[in-house]
Amino acid sequence: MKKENTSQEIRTRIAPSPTGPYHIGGARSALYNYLFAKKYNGKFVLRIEDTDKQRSELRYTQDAIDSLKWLGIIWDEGPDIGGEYGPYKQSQKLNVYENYIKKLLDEGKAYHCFCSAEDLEAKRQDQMTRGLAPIYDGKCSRLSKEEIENNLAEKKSFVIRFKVANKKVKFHDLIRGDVEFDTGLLGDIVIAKDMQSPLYHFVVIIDDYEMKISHVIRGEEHLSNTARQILIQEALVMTRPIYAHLPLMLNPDRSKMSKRKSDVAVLDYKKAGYLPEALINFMVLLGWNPGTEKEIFTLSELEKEFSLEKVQKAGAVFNIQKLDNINGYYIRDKSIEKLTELCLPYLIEAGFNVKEITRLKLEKIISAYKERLKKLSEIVELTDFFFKDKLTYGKELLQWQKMTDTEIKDALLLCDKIFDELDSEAGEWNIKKMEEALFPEILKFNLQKSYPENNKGFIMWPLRVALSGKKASASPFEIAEILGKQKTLKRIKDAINLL
RNA sequence: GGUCCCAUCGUCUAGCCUGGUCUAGGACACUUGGUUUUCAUCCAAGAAACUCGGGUUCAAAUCCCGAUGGGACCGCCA
Repeated sequence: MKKENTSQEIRTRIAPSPTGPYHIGGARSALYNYLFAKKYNGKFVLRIEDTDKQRSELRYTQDAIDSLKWLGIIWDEGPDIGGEYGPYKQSQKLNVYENYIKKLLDEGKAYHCFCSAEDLEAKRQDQMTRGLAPIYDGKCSRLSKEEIENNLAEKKSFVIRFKVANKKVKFHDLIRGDVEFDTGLLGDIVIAKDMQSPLYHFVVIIDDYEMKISHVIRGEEHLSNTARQILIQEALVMTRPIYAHLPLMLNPDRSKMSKRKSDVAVLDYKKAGYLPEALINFMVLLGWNPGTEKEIFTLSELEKEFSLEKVQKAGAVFNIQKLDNINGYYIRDKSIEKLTELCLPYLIEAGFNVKEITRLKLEKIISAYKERLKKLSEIVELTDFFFKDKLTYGKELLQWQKMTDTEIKDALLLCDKIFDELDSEAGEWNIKKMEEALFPEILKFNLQKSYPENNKGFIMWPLRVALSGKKASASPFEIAEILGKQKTLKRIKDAINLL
C-alpha cells in the first residue's frame, strides 16, 4: 500500500510563506522533504510563497532562510542560489500565473465574480448557522457575457473563481492510503483576487508542476485542501505529484501547534540555547522512528535511514522535556573548545567581562558546567559568580544541616588556613593539592565537633556557598582552582564576615 | 454544522500490513536506591497503556463493523 515511487527523479520542496517568523512545523516538513530527497539522490527545492502582498515581508524570507541554514537543511535550488526552474519566489512570476488564469477564463473553467466580500461573508454566516456547508452559491457563474463586459467596463472590482466540478476525487496518499473527497461540497473557489494577485491553491499547483515536484510532502492541515488542488491540476492538464500528508505537531492540549500556546519560531529555539542537531533529532522523532531502539541520529545518518513508510499517522505533541533531554545529550557530546565557542555569545550578552579572563580559564568554567547544561543559555545563571566581584547571598545559605554560626565560621577559618598554605607560585593551586591538604583536616574537624566522620558537607557546603553563592554548583575545589588563590581567600573572608 | 483524518503508558513510540513468541518492548518525564559535599551526569530498580462495544477466529493490540473521543479543513491567508 505504501510505496515510495522512485522511478522518476525525486524532487521535493518546502514552500514557506514569509508572513511571520519561520515556524517549527514548517521546519519539520522541510526536514522530511529534505531527508526524502537526499535518500533517493533527488533534489530539495526552496520556494517562497509570497503571493500575499499585504502580509509578506522580506525580513521573513530571510528568517526562513536563516532558520533552515541554521538547522543544516540545505536546498539544491532556491531564490538565493537559483536553479533550472526559477524564479523561486512567486512574486517574481506573476505573469506566468496570469497566463494560466487567462487560459482557464478562455476555456470557461473559471469566471469573474463580482460579489462583494461583505455579502459573501454574510451568506457564509447564514449557511453556517443553518448547519450547511459554507459554500459559494455560484451566482456570478451564471452571468451573461454582456453582463461581465459591462461590469468590467464599469471597473467593478472582481475576483476570479474556478468552477469546481461536482465529482468524487480520489488520490493515494503515501502515509494515509487512499483518500476520497466529494468536491460537490466545496463550491467554486477563488483562485485570484485580480489578474495580478493569484491565490495559494492556484499557484501551488502551477509551481509544483513547473518545478517538476515529484512528491508533495506537507502537513496534514492540507489533506482536505488536496481535492480542490487536484481539480485545478486537472483543469490545467498537469500531472499529479505523489502526496504524503504528515501528522501535525501538536500543542500540549493536542491542538495544532500555534504561537498562542507554544514557542513556534525556529530562531527562538536557537536563542534559547538549543543546538540545531538536537532540534533536528527531536523533530524527526516526532512522527517518525526507525523501527529500532536507536534514538540519536545525525543528519547524515537520517539521510540514509529516513523513510516515509515509517511515518506515523497520528499527531504528535511537541514535548519540550524530551527536547531538553536530547539537547543536553548533544551538549555533553561537544568538545570543550566547541562548547566554549557556543556559550560565549550568551556570556557576552549577559554583560560578563569575558575578555578579562584567559581562554583557558573560560574553558575550565565551561568544562565544570558542561554536564549540568540543558540549554546553552543556562550557562549565564550557572556561572555568573565567576564574573562577579562580590557575591550576594543570605548567611543561612552557608549552613549545612544544623551547624551553628560559630561552627560554620570554624569551618571557613579552616579552609582559609589550609588554602593560604598552598603555594600558588609553586603550582600547588590545583584540585589535587587542595584535596590532599583539606580532606585529612575534614576528618579531624568532624571528630573534634562530633560530626559523622565521613560527611564532608560540614566543610564543603559552607565552602561551596562562600565561593559560588549558590546551593548547587560544581565542586568547590574546581571553582577555587579557576577563581585563583587571591579571589578564593577573599570570598572565604567575605563569608566569615557575614557570620 | 458538513467533509476528511486519527486512536498503545502523562508524552514520543515499537508491535498491527503477514493474528499465536505481548504476563505489550524502548525513550522522556515521574518515584526509589547507588555514586557525589550539593546539583547535574552516570548506574540500578519501580509505577504507568492496547478508548469502548460487537463480530470473524481455536486464538485479536493486531482483521471487520459500529460507537465514542480527539484533530484538521470548510478565507478575496498559506
